[in-house]
Amino acid sequence: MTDAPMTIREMCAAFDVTPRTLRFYETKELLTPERVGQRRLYGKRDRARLTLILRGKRFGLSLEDIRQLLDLYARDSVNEAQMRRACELGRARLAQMQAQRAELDEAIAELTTELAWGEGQLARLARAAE
Amino acid sequence: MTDAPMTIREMCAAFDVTPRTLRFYETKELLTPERVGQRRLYGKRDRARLTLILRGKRFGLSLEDIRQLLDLYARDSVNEAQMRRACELGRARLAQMQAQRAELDEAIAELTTELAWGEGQLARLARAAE
DNA sequence: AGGCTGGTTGACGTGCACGTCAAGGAAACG
DNA sequence: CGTTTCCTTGACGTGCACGTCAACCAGCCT
Repeated sequence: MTDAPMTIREMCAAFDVTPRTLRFYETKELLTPERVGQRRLYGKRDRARLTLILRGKRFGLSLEDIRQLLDLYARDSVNEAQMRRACELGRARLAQMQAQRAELDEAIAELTTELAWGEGQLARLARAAE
Repeated sequence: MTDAPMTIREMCAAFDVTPRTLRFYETKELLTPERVGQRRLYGKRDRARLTLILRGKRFGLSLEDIRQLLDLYARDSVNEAQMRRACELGRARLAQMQAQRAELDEAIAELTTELAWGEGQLARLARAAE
């Protein structure tokens, strides 16, 4: 069952993070696992959120940035003002991501060029060594 | 002349960073401005490097990561082993960037979907309010 | 000479994202 | 029953990327 709740250890293994990290995210209200007695149980929702959190981090977003974005995905924004705000934030972030994508493309192109030059040099050195 | 050296203030204005940042990058050997007396003068090379540094940061790279990459762009790697190492690093980073690009595309698609849903909800609320 | 502006080197402080113990609870095992 | 194992909550420590402040030149202006 992919929707069976997971213990903290299973989460750590599945997502390659430490228990400390998961508890830390909880204090920052990024995750809200159920409790059985004192122990945490992470359900489908929290696993989806953690996926988004880790991806956000790879893009260089701060945890606070991510928290704001998660509100948009939460789709439980009760009142309209809150939802309007989440949408605005989402649009801004989307624009930013598209800009980042353009930059990333440029960086990839440049690095490819440099790499071709570098490997050309290596090839030249190899020939000269004979 | 676009290749005229710039003072630290001009650099700060041009790249929107603080003097502290530029001096900090220098201690980390990311920048190596000339000196006129005690004052720093940033030439074409350092400006190009700073552009790459700031872009790297937007991708979530650490300054140490960036320093390694800059070595590849430096193209003054004197010995072969060093250059071979730089190329390997570059290839690894390139693969990582391409993976990040794929992830970014996915994130953009998801966010677009969520946003459409959110704005649809807002529109529905607006109609219901009439 | 005095003062202002702008730059310089330390040294220490700060916010973020955790890491690393310490002390204790609860459940499971022999 | 005790012990082991896993989890819990603080509390303090750490590395990175700077911010902030102090004290000190070096020109330039008047």
